[in-house]
Amino acid sequence: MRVPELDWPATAAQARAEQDRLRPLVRTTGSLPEPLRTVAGLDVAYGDDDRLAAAVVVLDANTLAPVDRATSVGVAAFPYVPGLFAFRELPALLAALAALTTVPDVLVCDGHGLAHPRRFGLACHLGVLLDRPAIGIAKTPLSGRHDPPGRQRGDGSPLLDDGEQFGCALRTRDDVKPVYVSVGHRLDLAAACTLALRLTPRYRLPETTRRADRLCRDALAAASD
DNA sequence: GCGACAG
DNA sequence: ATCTTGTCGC
Repeated sequence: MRVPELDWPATAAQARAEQDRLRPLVRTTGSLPEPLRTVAGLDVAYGDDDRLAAAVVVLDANTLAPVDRATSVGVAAFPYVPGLFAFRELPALLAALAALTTVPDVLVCDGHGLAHPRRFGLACHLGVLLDRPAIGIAKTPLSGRHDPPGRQRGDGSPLLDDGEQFGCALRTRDDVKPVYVSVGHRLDLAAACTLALRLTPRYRLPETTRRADRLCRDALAAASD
């Protein structure tokens, strides 16, 4: 798929300014495309000295069978700074997306969307740059507070910041630690949670990120020798 | 000022 | 993220 090429910030201050510039472009409404055909999962694996490999897998939304995939290897574009995570992984992810032969209906990121200190996590950033529906599903919270959700799959508890909900701690398996779902772009939170549950028929983490995780690890290992 | 802090 | 053994449970 076609991806934009952009100049990259050199400092944390520039990166935050870029987030502030793009944040107003986020759209927090929208339901899942009808019909929903494909869903993409994205992830990055790290090696020595900032070497990294990014992977995108595209799954059939109904069967969760893989229909397309792409990887890219390179060097981290930014140090890891909580809240500026996107600047580290985005260039590699965009390179992988550019190698895709299909255009997925929704992008699922391994990280947060609106559940971010400045309301502009990786899923928002990617969604806005590509102007595609996107959501974030993270393994741990970054900002905000929440009560523990009920213990059953499907139970959720709002992620709150100043009494405002900007995400959901969602239980994807009975009696298993919740994941943190938030809107990236062009979808509402209900759609994001519905999709998260569709992607977790068996494990805590969505099939999209599980597949992408394996693929980027393999790509990193293959790039080593 | 002191912790907390996606991956 | 990544470095890592054993161990509990289906």
